[in-house]
Parts: sequence; C-alpha cells; structure tokens
Amino acid sequence: MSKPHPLKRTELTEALNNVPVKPSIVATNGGGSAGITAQLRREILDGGYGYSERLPAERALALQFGASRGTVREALRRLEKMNLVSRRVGSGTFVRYRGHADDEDIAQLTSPLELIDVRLVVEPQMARLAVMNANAQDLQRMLEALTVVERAQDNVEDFSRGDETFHLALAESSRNPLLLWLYRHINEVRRHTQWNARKDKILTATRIAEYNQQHRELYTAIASRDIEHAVRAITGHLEKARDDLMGVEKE
Amino acid sequence: MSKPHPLKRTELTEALNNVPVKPSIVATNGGGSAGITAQLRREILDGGYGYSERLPAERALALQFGASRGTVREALRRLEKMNLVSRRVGSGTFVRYRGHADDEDIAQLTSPLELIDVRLVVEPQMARLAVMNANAQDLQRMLEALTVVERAQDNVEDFSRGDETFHLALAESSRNPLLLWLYRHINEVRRHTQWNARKDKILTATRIAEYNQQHRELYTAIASRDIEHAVRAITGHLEKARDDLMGVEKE
DNA sequence: ATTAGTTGAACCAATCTAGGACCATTAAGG
DNA sequence: CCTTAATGGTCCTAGATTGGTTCAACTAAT
Repeated sequence: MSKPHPLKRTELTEALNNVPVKPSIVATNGGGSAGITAQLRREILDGGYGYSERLPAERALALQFGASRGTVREALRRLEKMNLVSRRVGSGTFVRYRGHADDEDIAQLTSPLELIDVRLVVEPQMARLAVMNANAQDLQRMLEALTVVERAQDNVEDFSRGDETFHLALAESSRNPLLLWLYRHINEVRRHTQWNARKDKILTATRIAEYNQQHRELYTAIASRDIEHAVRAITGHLEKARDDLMGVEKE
Repeated sequence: MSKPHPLKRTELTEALNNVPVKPSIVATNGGGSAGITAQLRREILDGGYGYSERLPAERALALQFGASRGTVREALRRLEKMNLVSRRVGSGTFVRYRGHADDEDIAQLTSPLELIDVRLVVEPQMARLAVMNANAQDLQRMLEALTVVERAQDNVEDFSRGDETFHLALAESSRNPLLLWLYRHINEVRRHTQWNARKDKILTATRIAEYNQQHRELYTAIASRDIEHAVRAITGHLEKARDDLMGVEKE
C-alpha cells in the first residue's frame, strides 16, 4: 500500500524529537493555530515535504511549535480541509499535495504538439466568448495588434511577438477573467517551449502570410459577430499551425 | 537561561507583542485616533499585513502606540468602517484587504459561473485524452478516488475533497502535462472562489448522489475506452453542476 | 462654560489554548 | 498468533486572551 518508512518506528520518533523544527521558523508568525497552519502550509507548498511524505506526529509538532496538541490538531484540520494533507489513525499525517512544476519545468515537459492541443481547446472558446462579449475597445485593441502583425511579414521575431499580442487581445476580448488568466499562463509556456528553436524553420514568409490571412479572417468574424465563422477561423488557424509543426517534425 | 521547554501562552504572547512593532513608526505622528488610523491603514495597504492575518491585540496596540485602549479602538472602528479589517470577539482583529496576489486576485474576479464555463471547455478534452492515453495506473487512481468520493454521501467536506481528487485524477489520466498543469491552476481558483460559501446549499444529499452516479458513469466510459460516452458524461456532469449553481443563485 | 477627544479602569461574553485522559487503529517485533 | 509502542480521534476542564461595553475623570480647543 504505502511505502515503508525509512526508519523503524521508535527510531523515527526519537529522531523527530531530537532534530530541530524543519521549517526553521519558530516564532515568526502569530502563535495561534492560524499561525501554525500558515507555517506548515508554506512549508508544504514550498516543497519542504514531498508528496506522500509523513509529517511529524501531532505530539512532536506540539513540542516543536511550543503549542498544545489541540492547537496543532486544529492547524492540521485546516490543512486537511485544504486537501493538503491526509491523516490516518495509527499511521500519521501525510502530504497530499504534488508540488507542481513551475513555468520552466512545464515548458520542458510540454511538447509543441501538446501545447497546440491545449490551445485548440481553449482558443475556440475564447473566440466564441469574444464574439459575444467583445466591446469597442476590445475590437480596437485586436485591430491594432492585427495591423502590427501584418506589417511584420518578413521578420520572424516581429511576427512572433505580434502574433502573441494578437492572441492575447483575443483572450482579453473574451471578457472572462479566468480564461484570460489561463491564457496568460499558457503564453508563458509558449514563450519557453522548444517551439522557439524551430521557429525559424516553420515561419517561412509564405506561412506568415497565410497565418496573417487567418488572423484577419478571425478578426472580421468577431467584428461582425459571427460565432460559427470565428470558431472555424481560429480552429483552422491552429490546425494549420499543428500540421505545419508536424511537417517540420518529420524532417 | 534558555528554556528547554516551550513558552506558555502568556509568555509567548508577550514575546510576540514586545518584538517588533510592525510599523516601525511609534509615536511620531500626532497621537489621536486619526493618526493611529492613518498609520495602520498605510501598513495594511502596503502589504505589511497579509490577507486574513491577525493584528496585535488592542491592548498590545495601545502599548505600542503609546495610547489608551479606547483610542486604539476608535482607530480600529474606522478601519472596520473602511472594510479594511474585521473583528471577532475572543479571536482578534483580522485584515480583510486582499493584497494583489495573483491567485487571490483571480479568485476574487472569477464568479463560480465563469469557473464552470472554463471547466466545461477543459474537462471534456481531458476526458477525451484520458480515454486515449490513460494507463492501468491512471485507471487505478481514478477508481480509488471514485470509491472515496462515493463513500462520502452525507458529508459535504468529504465529498468536496473527494470530488477534487477525482477530477484531478482525470486530469492526470489525460497524460498531457500542460493540461494537468492548467487544471491544477484552475483548481487553485476553485479552492478560493466564492463557490465555497454556497457549498452547503448546493451539496444536498440528493445532488451528491447524482454527482456520484455521473462520476461512476464517466469512469466506466473511460475504462471501456468509449470517447463519445466519456465526453457526454463529463459534459452532462458539469452542465448539471452549472444548472444547480444557477438555481441556487436565484434564491 | 462648553464641547469633543482621550484616558484608565473595571467587567462581560465569546473564543481559544493548555493539558490531560482514554480509545481504536496501525505497525513492528516476538 | 500475541504483545507492545506509536499514532490520530475524541472528549473534557480550567484558565488565558480577546473584542465589546460602560463610566468617571482629565485635557484642550472653542
């Protein structure tokens, strides 16, 4: 079931009692259960405890924090509510939080193809919402980004930046803050992914022209409030990008 | 000299209150409740106290500011009127001003409805990929989460945690690291969103049973590699959640 | 003199904490 | 198998801490 403990039970306990508090913080924050909750939460989120690692026993934590066991239990109860730890009678309290890879790591784990797969899910919905919710200012911003990206027909870097701005303007036009927030994160990955290495091979002058044509088609569809057209445009755009990517992949 | 044993509550509190007056300003500005209000206000707005952090007790603040408790109370009363703090008898005075942390911010800006809209886009794709890519271990993890969540038919908290775990297992089964990464971020928001406040009204025993039925249907579909069925199941599940949410909204 | 603000004190009710006892479960070893 | 120790779960009581309230006295400005 669960992985065996590295130490025998008694040895483990003794070790816990001798060793200093793991978080090296002792009396920084408020001394209530809220403060203990905050300290442990931070420690877990920062990766001080790995996934499914066992926390010190409640009685040990009480000693370490200089609080009563009841107070520690209150803190652990909150952590359990946050789904950060799970507790088993007779066993202990275990971390139930897989630290997520940060932006750098996720960019390395994500292939350009997987990135486009995700964009192929998110962006059509952005387009749909944009048709419904975009206001004059949003359209203006998209138009500006469009003209910028169209002007960069022969410069890979310029096109790349402009393309990012245009799609971001699309995200903003959806008027869904969560969707925008998500797309910003996706964009971060996009900026770090290995796609950048192949940009020069993919972004020929011909393809840039084709992409820009699709950009304008998308903008026109949104400005004229044509949902079907907009979704077709963005979907076609991304599918073409995917096909171009796969074509280069084979070389 | 140094005590081998932890501090008692009294000593601990004294230590915390004696050590650093957080606003390094003490009696510079003109005494009076107005001056104290201004100093505390500035301290809170500058992020010296994080969200939901506890301020020193009134009696401690009185000492620190060299004023009487009544004066401090007047200052706190004004801060309360400004919606910067909230006070609870027996507990303390807590900051209610959300600094501009990213996650907190987006949680505040995102309505539960918008959250489901986004999930309605992401999760069907997760299901699709899960049908194609889930391995035995993924299915095992989903099944475990499923049994856990099914066992919590009458406890809102247990169901809530279990539901989160199940959907996270679904995300993992998609085998797309970027999608998983995205869903973890969505989950962060879900954890903070105002939905939590209405959980108790929405999650009746009847609805929990219905949700669990849909969970199992989804799992069965994925285990038997039926894409259409899986997408229908997850879509129906989220649409029902949205409808339930809107139903409560009207009350 | 009046007025508004401050002070210091005492007490109240709500809340939290310390500290302990006992239980059921789990894990390790005999 | 049984024994033993450790763990989380539960319940309790006494006491400490906190914000809420009231009141009489003091101060300074009008």
